Amino acid sequence: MARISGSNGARTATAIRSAALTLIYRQGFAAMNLRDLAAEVGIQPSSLYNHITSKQALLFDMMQEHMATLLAATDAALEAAGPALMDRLRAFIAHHVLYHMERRQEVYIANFELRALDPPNYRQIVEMRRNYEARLMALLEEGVATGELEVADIPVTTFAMLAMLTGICTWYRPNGRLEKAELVALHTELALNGVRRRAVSAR
Amino acid sequence: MARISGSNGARTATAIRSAALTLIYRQGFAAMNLRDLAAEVGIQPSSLYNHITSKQALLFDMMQEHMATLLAATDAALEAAGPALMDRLRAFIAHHVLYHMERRQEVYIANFELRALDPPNYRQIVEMRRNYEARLMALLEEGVATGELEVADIPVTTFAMLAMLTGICTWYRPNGRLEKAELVALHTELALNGVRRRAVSAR
DNA sequence: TCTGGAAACTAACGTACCTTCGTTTCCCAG
DNA sequence: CTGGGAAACGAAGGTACGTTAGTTTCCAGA
Repeated sequence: MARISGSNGARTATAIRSAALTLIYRQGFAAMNLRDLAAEVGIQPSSLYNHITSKQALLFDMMQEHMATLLAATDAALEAAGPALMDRLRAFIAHHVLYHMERRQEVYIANFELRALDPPNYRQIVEMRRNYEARLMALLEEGVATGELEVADIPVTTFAMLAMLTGICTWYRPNGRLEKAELVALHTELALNGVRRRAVSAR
Repeated sequence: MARISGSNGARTATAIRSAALTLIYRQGFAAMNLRDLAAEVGIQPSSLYNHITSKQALLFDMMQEHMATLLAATDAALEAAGPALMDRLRAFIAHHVLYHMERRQEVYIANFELRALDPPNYRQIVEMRRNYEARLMALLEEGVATGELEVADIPVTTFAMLAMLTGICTWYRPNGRLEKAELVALHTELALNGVRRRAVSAR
């Protein structure tokens, strides 16, 4: 027995990524081993190396792809929101929450397996993360400049908002009590309440 | 050479906990190995077993101790805050943020190494976590009942608030731009703005 | 139809890991 | 002063891991 009838490189590569996603999400990158991964895909451990160059490279590729997709999708959402600042801010938040529910495994890994990356890979992913955070920070800055927002400290508020919104990928489960749309709406309000300009009588 | 002059059980045990904290925080539990841990403490790997029963038990003990301390400290802070709901809510938030800055390694581990626990240990720590979350949820419920707070969905808001406030332990660094007290104040306002009853003119 | 590369297999290498064992030395209670 | 437990040591067992090597089979393009 050697190459299996009907085997297909692209399909196997996809299956590896998909299985790795589940296993890393569940156990963490360091705790995942290539034997389990291969078994999940239905091939021998050594066959993985027809599709990956190393365990480390697999993680890096997955993270990089995820971050690139997230950045592109975010920019598209911002573009579609039109010119008004509050519309763009809402779009950012809503997109972030929805994306983090629908791809919570990718997101979770990208957030919590950074330390598993080799230094050069680490630097590259962190740079992409910074780009993402910069999108929100720029929106807050703009809102403060126009007076639509009231933000005591822009960097801290950026991190706090992102932490809150990203948190959803740690506890959200499909088939939970609430629909995705409801969770998006709830989080959007919570986030905006933290930065919206308060009417004088409410302070 | 065998038992070292001046060696002391309690001191070594403490040193192990302390070194493990740093190593697990930096690399993750699965990626930390007992050889590195022993080297950090200054003893041989096998000598660790005079103080721990297994690597898994070390993690569990550390987590359990942390959660017990957190629960006790939180209750003390709530007690000291007096009877008024908003005082207790502020006290909870402020205490949470301060605690998460001062013991960010313990907190980070307790939050993100849950999956490294064996099932029975896992259940026990998750139960303690739920107790902690219940403290905040009860405060929000009380505030909604008295009308002091306006919360669209109590469980979701609880999780979102905790995610935001806990997030600080992922990016806070001593000697950063802001003092602890400033960060506490900023986060307290951000969190309260999300749940405080809005004046009519501000809605 | 034929051939080269893609994609799988089996086997194994070398290392690193957690843990156990038996021994040695030190400290302290009686 | 002395005996027993506490706390360290060195050495090694047994396993599991990432990865490489060499081989075999299938598929697609000429």
